[in-house]
Order: sequence, then C-alpha cells, then structure tokens
Amino acid sequence: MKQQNRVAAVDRKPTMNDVARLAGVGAMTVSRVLSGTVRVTAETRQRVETAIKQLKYRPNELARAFRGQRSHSIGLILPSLYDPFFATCAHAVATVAKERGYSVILTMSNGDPDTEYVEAEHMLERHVDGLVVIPSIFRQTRLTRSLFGRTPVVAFDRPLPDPAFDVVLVQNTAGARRMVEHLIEHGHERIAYMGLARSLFTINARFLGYRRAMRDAGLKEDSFFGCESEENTLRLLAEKLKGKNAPTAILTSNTLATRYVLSSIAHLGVRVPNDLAFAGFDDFDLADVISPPLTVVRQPTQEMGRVATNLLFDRITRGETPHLGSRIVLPVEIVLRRSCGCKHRTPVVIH
Amino acid sequence: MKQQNRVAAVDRKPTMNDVARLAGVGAMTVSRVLSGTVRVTAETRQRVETAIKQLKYRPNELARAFRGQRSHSIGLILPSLYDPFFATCAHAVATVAKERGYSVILTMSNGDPDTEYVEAEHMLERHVDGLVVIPSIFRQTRLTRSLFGRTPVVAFDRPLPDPAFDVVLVQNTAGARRMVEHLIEHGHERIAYMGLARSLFTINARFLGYRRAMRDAGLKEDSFFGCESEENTLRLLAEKLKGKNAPTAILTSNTLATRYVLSSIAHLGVRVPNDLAFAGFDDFDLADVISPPLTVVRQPTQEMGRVATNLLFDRITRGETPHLGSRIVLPVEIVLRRSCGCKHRTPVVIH
DNA sequence: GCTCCCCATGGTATCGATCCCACAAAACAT
DNA sequence: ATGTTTTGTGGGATCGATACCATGGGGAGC
Repeated sequence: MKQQNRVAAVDRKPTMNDVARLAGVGAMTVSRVLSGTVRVTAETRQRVETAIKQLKYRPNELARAFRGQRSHSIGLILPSLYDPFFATCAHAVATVAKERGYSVILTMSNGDPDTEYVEAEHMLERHVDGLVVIPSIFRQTRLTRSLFGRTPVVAFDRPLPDPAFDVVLVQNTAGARRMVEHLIEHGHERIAYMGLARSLFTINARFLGYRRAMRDAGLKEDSFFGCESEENTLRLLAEKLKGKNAPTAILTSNTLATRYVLSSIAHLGVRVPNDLAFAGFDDFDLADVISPPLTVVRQPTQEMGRVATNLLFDRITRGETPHLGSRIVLPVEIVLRRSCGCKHRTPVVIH
Repeated sequence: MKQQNRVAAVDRKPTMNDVARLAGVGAMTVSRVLSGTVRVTAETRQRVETAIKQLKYRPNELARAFRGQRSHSIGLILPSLYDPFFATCAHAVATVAKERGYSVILTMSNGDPDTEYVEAEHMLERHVDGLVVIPSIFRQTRLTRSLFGRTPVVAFDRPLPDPAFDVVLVQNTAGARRMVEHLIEHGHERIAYMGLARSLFTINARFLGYRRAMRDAGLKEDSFFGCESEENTLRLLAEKLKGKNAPTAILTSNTLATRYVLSSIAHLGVRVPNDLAFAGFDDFDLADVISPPLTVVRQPTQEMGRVATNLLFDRITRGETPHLGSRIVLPVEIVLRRSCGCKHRTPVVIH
C-alpha cells in the first residue's frame, strides 16, 4: 500500500483522492480545506494539509475549471507585440489579471480580421471567462456580439462596429486638435498632417482632429496619407518642402509615421524646430532623449489597458452582458518639449 | 423535442452529445469526425457536420485537455512587457505557438524570484504542456528542475543555475568584445563601459567581453555600474568627462543604459562621435533614426524566442526531459552606423 | 453458399474536482 | 429524556470529450 502510494507519486501527479486516502478522509473534505469556504475541524484540516505537503499535491486547475464552468482565465487579442504601444497595453492587462488571480491567454491577430476571428473562436473553445481585444480594422472585423454568446468582451484602443461591445478609447480627435491649436499658437499657418492610411480608427480620428482645428482657424488643410514606408515618406516630404507654400509645421499620426518623418527630416538636413516645427501623436521612450526632444500627444496607454481589464472583470463578476456596451474615453495629455518651438528646459504637460 | 433543442442552444453551450442526438449518431462518431483520425462514412460525416453547424457547436477545449491530459498550451514567464526587448521575445514565442496550434499563457515576474516561483506554480496547476521562461536573477531564482516534474522548461536570454534546463542565449561576451575591438580599431584607447549592476547574467557577460577586449589590447579598464537611473548616469558621466584621462569612447550594457547615457550626453552638450564615440549593446527601433545613428551590437531577439519555443515543442512532442539540457548560443551582429566614428552612409553589418 | 475478417459505429468507463444531498454526532431547546 | 437544530463529513452524480472494447453488417475468398 505504502509502495503503491510512492509509485503513484512518481508516476502520475497525485490527485485529491490520493490526498484524501492518505489523510484518511473523504475527497470532499480535501476540497473543502482547499477552498476554505466551509468550516472544517482544526484537526482534520491539519491532517489534510500534512498529506498535501507530503504528496506535493497541486490542485488540477484544468479539472477545476472544467467542473466549475469557470476557467479563471481571460483572453487577450491584439495585433502585435512588436509595437511597444501594444506591448504596454498587454503589460497592463496582464498585471490587472494577475491581481485578480486570473491567467491571461495571449494571441496576436497581426491586424488581420480573419486571424482575429479564428483566434477569438479559439478563445471561446478554451472557455475564457472574458476577452480583451484591440480590434483589427473597423470596417473589416468579423467580431460580432452574437459570436461570443454570454462571454463578456471589452474592446480597447479601437472600437468595434457592434455597439453592444464595451469599449475604452482615448481622446484621439481632441488630442490632435489641441496639438494643432498649439502649433497655431506658435504662429504657424501652414501645418501639414502626415500619417498612415485612414482605415484605422485611431489614425482617422486623429486626422479629423487636425482637420477641425485647421478649419476652425480658417487655415488650409495639407495632408498626406502615405507614410506606410520610409521611402514614401521621404519622397512626400521632400516634394512638399520644395514648394513656395511649404509647411512650417508637421503633425504625425502615430509613432510609425513619426519614425519615418524623423528619418526623412534627418536625410533632408532640415532643422527642427527652426526650419520646421514638429509634433507627434503618441509618446515613446526616447522622445525626450533625442534632439530636439519631441512634443507629442501622450496617450494614457497603461491606464487604458487597466480600465479595459477592470471593466471586463466587472462584467465577469456581475455576469451580465448588456445590450448596449459602455463607452469610456480617456483624456490625453499634450507634452510640450522642444520640437514644436517651445523653449522650456523641461517638458510642460497640458491636461 | 425541437423546442427543447432550441432552449438548450440558448441556455447552455451545445455539447457533443447534443450534436450526436441531432445527427442521430453516437457521441463517439462526432468525436471521430472532429478529430479526423478514424474513417467515417461520407454520409455520416455529412450529417454530423450539418448538425454541428446547425447547433453552432464548438468543442470544449477544457474538457478535451482535461480528458486527454494535454492542455495544448504553453506558459510564458518573463520579467515585463514594458521592455520592447522582452515584448519582441514574447511576440516570437506566441507566433511559434500559434503555428503549432498551441495557446500561450502569459505572465510577468517583474524580475522578482518569488513572483516567478509563484507564477511557475500556477502554470503547473494549469497543466501547461511546457514552459518558456526568461528567468529573473541567476543567483536568486527558485526555479529548479525538480519543481517541474516531467514538464519541459526552456530558459532563454538568461540561463538558470540548474544545468538540467534547456537554455537559449546570445553571444553576449563575444559581442561586447568584438564591439570594443572595433572601437580600438578606430584608434580609441580610453574606452569606458557604462552599465547596470552586474547581477543580471547578460549584463555581466557583456561586461566580461569588454574587460577581455581591453586586457587583450593592453588597455586600462574604465567601468561604471551605476546606470540604474538618469541622475546617476548624468553625474557619473559628467564627472568622468572632466578628467584629463577622460574616455574617448563609450560602450553601454543595454538599451536602458544607452538611454540614460544618450540623455546625459545631450545634457552635457557632448558631440558624438567627434568628442566621444558611442556604441551600445542591443539594437532598437530608433537607433538608426536619431543623429548620429547608433552603432550597436544587435541581438537576434526574435530568433532567440523562436528557437527557444521550437526547442520546447521538441521536448513536448518527444516527451523526454533529459538530465542535461541543451545550451544553444546564437550569434550576434555588429551594426556599424555613425556613432562609433564610421563614415558609412548606410549601416554596415558584421556577422 | 458459407466462413472469416474488417470496417464503421455505439456503449461505457474515465479524467479530477465540485455540487447536491444524506447522514451521523454533537449541541441545544423543551 | 426526547425532539430539533446545527455542524462536520462522506457518497454519488456530474461537467464534456475520448480510449477501450464490443457488435453488427457487408464484402472477399474458398
């Protein structure tokens, strides 16, 4: 008998029944000791705990999740982890989940609607208790509320077409608008917008902020949507800077555009902010180290991830999936460094 | 009956038995159609597939994993996703896992050995089929081979003390050494090393490469280990540059140190590479955009993640956990841009 | 035409933990 | 002293999919 036990301990993982047998109690008692929800005699608890240690017993979360219809895990779908912005979001999500004792199942859509759909299905097969998603493309995503049944889903950074989803966003439009207004305050009148194609919600929203600020100020709009590659950006910028009416200031749509524009600026030997003022959307790690330090719209990246995940846990614990989702929009900050023409020695932050 | 079915479809997720009943077959047949391992009549398969579609049936991966003793998931433990280097690693791991049809359970240790240990235990409770880990601190980690039983574990970027673990690393020492040699080729004799405390394996290995290169060249070592904060770095650098024997070139230990050193250099108004040549360890996204473009040792970050994960899947599918783990060391590249004093218009890569 | 075998399919037990119910003993009330 | 409640504990069914074994029908071979 003893030997059998030893063999069992080596060959397969010990189960609750093994513990119960060794402690001389029923399996239910072991379960109760573990969950701690029901009173158990001090002596019995002691015996069970000794047996657990002796066998190095570890509860099988798989069995527990299966039986309890609760996986204690949430899914996280995002386009990529290669982009530090998304990675920061993921960090926040994982941190909140850990605080709640939940696991995070991670997967990437590469921004592709079909991949996104397939991965969402995988998540459902794994019976995640909820899902946090940075959706792919607004017009093309195949994620609908009905796909998920009762499983709560929170979208963040970008919305989903179906208004039944909860969504957490930042003030893309207002942020871009405020940034342009600041450039105007510096006396600029020919302000160009350089960004990616407008198919992404955030990119488009930022462009709209630019457009409104320009219109409201009675200025002529001057926008490029081709910053998908370094060559393209360089060509566009070189061409535009040649003309009589060359822009005196530039706003970019995101860090990728910022990167390409910065690189082009270096190639062309343009001096910032003297020849050309610069403002970017989305802060990044080296923005205040490079010279000149970059003026940017800063998104509350981590907070967005935290808020989205907390909202998800609200839905999970309350067990409700409302017909109309919440829409939370977080404020952005304008971080004034030097590329816009400001002279501060240290950054000034406008809320 | 029909109504019962409809109610069932709404109230709870349809099970394999529901499908079997609707298709007029046994549950096993449905299972066989799904797994596709055993022959099933075309007509039966058709009926089952129709029923699956009609009920919108989705297999319960939780039950499957539980029954099959295989969770089809791997765990990923790393210090943080806030660092783009780790995020890139995670991207690679998740990509390989997806190719194999596996899920990734993600968790962060924050570089804390105790958190790391607890999270490893959670992974085991979840019965992951294997684990990929970027360990916390070599001397303090509590991860031992015996903790994991038969579950394969691959460490990467940093090793674990227990040689039974598989590990995938990069040539930290050789890379740093080669970089220093390059600076020496530029004619530098007073080359300083600026980095973090040496408790991290990679940081220490890079320092050793620096030390060896200096010794072999008969030069005097000049190293700082206090680049944990911006203020500290600025103070250290300012002090060192004042002296008669101020360094003419600097090598940093990693991107964090690079960041602080760069920032300090900007504060002090030092010109790179004229006043001071610069070389960093670890490439990053903007390294070739800032001016001057940075000369760095480039790690095969994505490949390291891929190799580690593929090795893990080897262990998983073979079902063996050898007494002595593999040790794979990947080559690094020297990317010569302009901060070291090179004049190339475009980067030159040395393998 | 008969036997034998193979193939498609179904029944049943099982994975490990938990929920519901039952039951015994102790504590309390009358 | 007897009935009633409380409390601790155990037994059995169960979650959904799959492995093993059983079985019936049809085709091949003599």
